[in-house]
Amino acid sequence: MHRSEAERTVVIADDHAVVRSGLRNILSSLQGVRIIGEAANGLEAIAYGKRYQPSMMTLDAGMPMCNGMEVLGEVRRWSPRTRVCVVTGFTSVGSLSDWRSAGVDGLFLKSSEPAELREGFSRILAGSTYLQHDIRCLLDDRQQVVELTLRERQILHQVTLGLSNAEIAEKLSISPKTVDNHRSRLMAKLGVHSVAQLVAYALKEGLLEPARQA
Amino acid sequence: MHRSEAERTVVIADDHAVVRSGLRNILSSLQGVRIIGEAANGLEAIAYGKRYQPSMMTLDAGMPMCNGMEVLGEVRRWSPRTRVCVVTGFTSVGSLSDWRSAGVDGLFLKSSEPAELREGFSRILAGSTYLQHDIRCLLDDRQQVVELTLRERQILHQVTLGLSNAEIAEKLSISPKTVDNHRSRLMAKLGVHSVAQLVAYALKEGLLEPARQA
DNA sequence: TCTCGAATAGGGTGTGGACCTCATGCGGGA
DNA sequence: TCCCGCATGAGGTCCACACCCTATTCGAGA
Repeated sequence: MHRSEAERTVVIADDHAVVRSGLRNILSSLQGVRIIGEAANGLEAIAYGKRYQPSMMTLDAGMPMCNGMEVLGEVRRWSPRTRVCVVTGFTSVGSLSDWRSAGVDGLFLKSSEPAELREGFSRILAGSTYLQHDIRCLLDDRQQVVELTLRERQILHQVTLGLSNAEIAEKLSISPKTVDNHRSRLMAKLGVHSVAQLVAYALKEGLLEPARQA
Repeated sequence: MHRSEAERTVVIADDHAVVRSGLRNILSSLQGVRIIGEAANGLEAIAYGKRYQPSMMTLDAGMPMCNGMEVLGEVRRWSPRTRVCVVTGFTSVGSLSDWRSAGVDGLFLKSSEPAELREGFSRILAGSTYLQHDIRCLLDDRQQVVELTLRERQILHQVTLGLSNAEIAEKLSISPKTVDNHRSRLMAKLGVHSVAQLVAYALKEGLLEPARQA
């Protein structure tokens, strides 16, 4: 559990083996980095974090079993000194700012050049944080980042699952009329005028799990 | 343009640099393979195919500028001897069977183990085709692969864009009533009962572009 | 030739939901 | 203290659409 100044331990978590291979490639070119594990899903990632307390963990946003945000929470709880950096394919402003406010130490797009990833990873290992250039740009010119309340997010999620107002009402133990009201405010905020647009928006903004069923 | 028996040229096309790095890793471990280019979007991929006529091209399904399916068509046209294999993150039965019927030489999930990718790549380079194990399973137990007609696909796409029946009718120059009918048959086929479910289904099945806006 | 499915179009009915206003209770900040 | 925003709830209106029919045209295949 003790680690020397020279050696930094890293766990790579991503459900795509190809991506893990790429990250391994990039990370192993850094001085003093030793990759001690690869996790293919959220639960494995949590287990590795708990057991090995690595210096750093790279985290994919959309993993099966347990999504990235939950993994972040668990790792923070069980291994608070582990630097967590997220490597995501999603470019939606919503999810990116969610990650930032969740307090990750690094945030990268999968489209980042290896050089930038190397640069970022070594800074994070050195103790500072890193926000990838493209992401900084995206977050900067976030026109009107719509702020949704907790309830509105819940309602939105249920709507994208295809539930009717009545069903959502029952699920959340509130009146169907209240669901209707939240929904109206939601659509007004997002500037959409139909369920279809609402669902399309939610899915594009990554408020739902990415497409997978295997 | 002439290539020896021993040397096989490969172009890697993927918008994620990390994935390219991983694929480069895996491919370069194969005997006699030389990677002659990396494309970060569809147009670059087409250009590489045209110019270098590589032995093989690995293709990402969802690239910006020009999607994988279009790239496949162009590569087939300009470089018919190039073996094309698709490496996709999407696990939806619909898109996978689309790829297969489009006649790609290889089909892999990004979650494939490096060993299986190596195996598949070398078979493809040797002249045969390869369908990754997980994909074969997915396609095998495709319960009732819903067959949609061309018109139904068009309608579905417009619906996911948030257009109303009237708007779709105008766009396709048909009667709103016809749109309604197609839509009803569509929902019956897919076993859904609301716009929300319809849109969710379409997006999950990858009938729309993946989430990106950068 | 006859049949079948796809695409087109219309009739009709009932309901879900988009959008409006109004009201209450609660917690936080000025 | 007052006010504002959030969550809750309810009234009502109106249109889109989900779902039920029938019918015609056309091309493919038995």
